[in-house]
Amino acid sequence: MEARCENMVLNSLDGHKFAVNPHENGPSLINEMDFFSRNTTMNPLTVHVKEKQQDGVHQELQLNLNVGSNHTATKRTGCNDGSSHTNSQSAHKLAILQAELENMKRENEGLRSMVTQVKEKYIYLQRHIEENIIPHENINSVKMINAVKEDTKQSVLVPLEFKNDSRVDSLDNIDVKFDSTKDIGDRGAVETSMRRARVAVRAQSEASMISDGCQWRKYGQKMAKGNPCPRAYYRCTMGVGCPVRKQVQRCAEDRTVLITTYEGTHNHPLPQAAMTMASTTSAAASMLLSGSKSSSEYLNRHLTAGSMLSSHHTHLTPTLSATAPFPTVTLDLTNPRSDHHLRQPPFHFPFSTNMHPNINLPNRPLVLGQLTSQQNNATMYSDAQTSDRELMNAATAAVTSDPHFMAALVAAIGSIIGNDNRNNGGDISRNKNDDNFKRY
DNA sequence: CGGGTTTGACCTGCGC
DNA sequence: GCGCAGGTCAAACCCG
Repeated sequence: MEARCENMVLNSLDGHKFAVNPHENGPSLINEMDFFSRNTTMNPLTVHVKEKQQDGVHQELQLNLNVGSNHTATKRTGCNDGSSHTNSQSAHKLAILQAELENMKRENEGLRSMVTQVKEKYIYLQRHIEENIIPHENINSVKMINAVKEDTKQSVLVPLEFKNDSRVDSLDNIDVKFDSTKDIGDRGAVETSMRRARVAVRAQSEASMISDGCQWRKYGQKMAKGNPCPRAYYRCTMGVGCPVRKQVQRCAEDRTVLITTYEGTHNHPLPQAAMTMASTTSAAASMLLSGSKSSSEYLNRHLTAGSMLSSHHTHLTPTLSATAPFPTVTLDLTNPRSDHHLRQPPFHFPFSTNMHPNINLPNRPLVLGQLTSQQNNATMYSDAQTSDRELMNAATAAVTSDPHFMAALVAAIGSIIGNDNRNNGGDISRNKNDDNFKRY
């Protein structure tokens, strides 16, 4: 007769019991092992062993084990007799249990070590974001504000999204700090430009509108020049007086591509499904807040991470359009991955020269890759040769370095899958597809 | 009947 | 100043 440790019921740290082998009729049964009991009235480790021997006599064995000091003690209760045979059996059983205990102890140590490492990495990342990412964005905001004050004739591109963002407070503080006179005209120009910052999403869809979790009301439709497809104007109706608007238009070159352009910030609580898209617009608009170097790095990071979406036969291509009358960030969900690695990234910067020292001609459309030096090109094209693991690392780095981008990815993927669902039928202008988003 | 859509008129900014 | 294009308004209409 031997103890069958696979019959053990293990109590995990969170209180779950794992019945490894539910055999009831074995020669012996170990009822329960609670290695992680937090009951302070008990010994650090208590093992109850119940035996049912051939003669039907029950035998209980309770092991009180001190894991930390390797001390073990046995206490026999209800023992039928004191024969040496039974003692040797118990000793053998005890040895087996001790071996199992040692294994679990080592496993536990390993798990603790992993938890400690994860904690350390979390603290490191959190510190890294606090010390590097957030201050960096604030510095870029300061540069933009100063650029506004130096040249009010140039358009200023501060998205409205940040008026309600936590960083707006710091923006306002920066304004006060650097210009106590608070030039009303400049502020008006800034606010006007903020209102005009837009985020466009290109996605292939047969439906008339992509689902984004918000309620929209159509208030106009126009024929735009150079596009036989009409442009529809929508206003958010989820909140009273919500300033958010969006335009929906099919691409002239490819009628299957739907271009949705968002403008403004919601002034009301959003459902989770709508939060993803709202975060997307915020994240994309934050690119406009970044300086030239950081923007290129930001966008390149997004490109690299976006290529991870190739499994969905698509990828993110953030684009800053110079042809649009207002600064517009475009998230392109339509281009195949192979194309991405072959072509120059279509980043255009309509920004004024004082914001981007590398740009010498104001209002001239420039490909971002041209102005971000060989460094970024090298980074971009070396990415094409990196392994999947490196891509994954890059994507992870991009996500962890900017919480907005994570939301952008979620929204983009949700948008893609939402389109698929919608193509199977459904009203896209309502919240009926919210559940589709919530799954992600 | 209330809410959403349609559509022509109107407003605004910009380039010439 | 004029014309053009983008954007918005609001009355009429539609629909559940």
